[in-house]
Amino acid sequence: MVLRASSQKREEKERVRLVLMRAALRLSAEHGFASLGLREVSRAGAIAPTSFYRHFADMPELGTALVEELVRPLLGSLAKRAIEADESATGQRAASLVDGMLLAVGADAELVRFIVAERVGAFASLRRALAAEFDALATVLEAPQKSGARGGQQPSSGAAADAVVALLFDGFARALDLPIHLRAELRERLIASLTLVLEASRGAPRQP
Amino acid sequence: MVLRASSQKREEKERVRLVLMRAALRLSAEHGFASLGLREVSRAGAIAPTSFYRHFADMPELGTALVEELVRPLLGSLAKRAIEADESATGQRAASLVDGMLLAVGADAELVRFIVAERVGAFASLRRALAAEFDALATVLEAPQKSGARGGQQPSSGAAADAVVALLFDGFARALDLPIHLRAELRERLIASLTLVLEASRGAPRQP
DNA sequence: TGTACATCAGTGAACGCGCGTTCACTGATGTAC
DNA sequence: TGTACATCAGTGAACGCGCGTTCACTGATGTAC
Repeated sequence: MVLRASSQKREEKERVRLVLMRAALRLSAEHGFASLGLREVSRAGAIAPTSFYRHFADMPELGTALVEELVRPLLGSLAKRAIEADESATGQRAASLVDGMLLAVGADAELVRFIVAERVGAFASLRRALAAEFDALATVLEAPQKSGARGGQQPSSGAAADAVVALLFDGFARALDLPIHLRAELRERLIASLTLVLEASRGAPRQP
Repeated sequence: MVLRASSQKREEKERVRLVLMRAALRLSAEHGFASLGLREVSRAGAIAPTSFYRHFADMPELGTALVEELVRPLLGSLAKRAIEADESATGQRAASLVDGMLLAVGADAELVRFIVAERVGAFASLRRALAAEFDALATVLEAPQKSGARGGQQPSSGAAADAVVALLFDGFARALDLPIHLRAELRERLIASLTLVLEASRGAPRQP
């Protein structure tokens, strides 16, 4: 009890901060982050509007926190999945990525909706912050897959990595609007598309 | 002059209506359609807020008009391009699609930004209206390319058409945020990705 | 252990402002005869 | 051609409402001695 005495207060503050962030996610899934108000978020988080300022200077700052503290970990776990998947079986690797994506949609649809929407949304600062996170993901997919190998990159691997990321995000968007019983079909289609791209990029380098 | 006497009034109304739609496009490129207000649009269109009601019942109705009267023709011309392109040369077909896309970005960036953003945006009704338009585009890409031919569809062509549309829209989004002198590089990458997908879907059907 | 002081998350009142919407009115244009 | 009436896009005043932000205050918790 005497240990880390000051942490009680700090933990409570952290808890409220997270409540506000989750409230913002939920509400921006409903009508977009750009149209979200400080009073609305505070109300949903069950604090007075004036208390909002104890946690964030304004809504853009909350947006930044969402990207850094919630989006980054989710994309990180997706990247980890991609790296760990068996590189020799492209079909398996594609399935692993798609399943990771569908898992994220099931586990935290609000967060995924936020990512998908704000990636191309109206807040330029948010769009840029998210773009940086996606580029990090593409870079991981592009990198030599066995870190110990000589790692000569194929000429088309950049385009292929971009394509994989694009297809994954399109899949995110489609899955969100799809009733659960139709997701199996989406899964098959996505795996087929990803396999096409991954296999093609593994094949003999094409002459321009 | 005596001919079509009543059309003067009607044409003027149509002109103002279009001014409002363009104003809404421009403003939603700045901070999103969902956060757009009737007064703001009216101000940008240089009419009194109360005059807005002479043209649209509310903002959602204006959104619907944007989709039907501006988005639909643009996607239609893209689809036309895809159909007309030489089907036997996949690289050429991919280039044609990408160039059509970049042309649209250059000609009407505001409209493209609207499409890209609201496709995954917060207004559910707008999202659904746009999704219907995209599905129409995918259907065209999926259809047998020579209308006179026997037209047996390949098993993976559905997935390929979806992938092409996904890659095109990702390209839209990237091109919008790219300075013009970097678009050539994006063009090459996109063509490479699209060619991968198109060529793979033309190849021998793969066993599952 | 007890006491005096510092910190700081949360608060309610108050502010000026822009919003969507209603209403009755204006005046230019179109129509009937 | 002239006259009387209908239509209807555009308007300004007014409304109630929710917004972001400021301010001074409260009271629980943490810290120093």
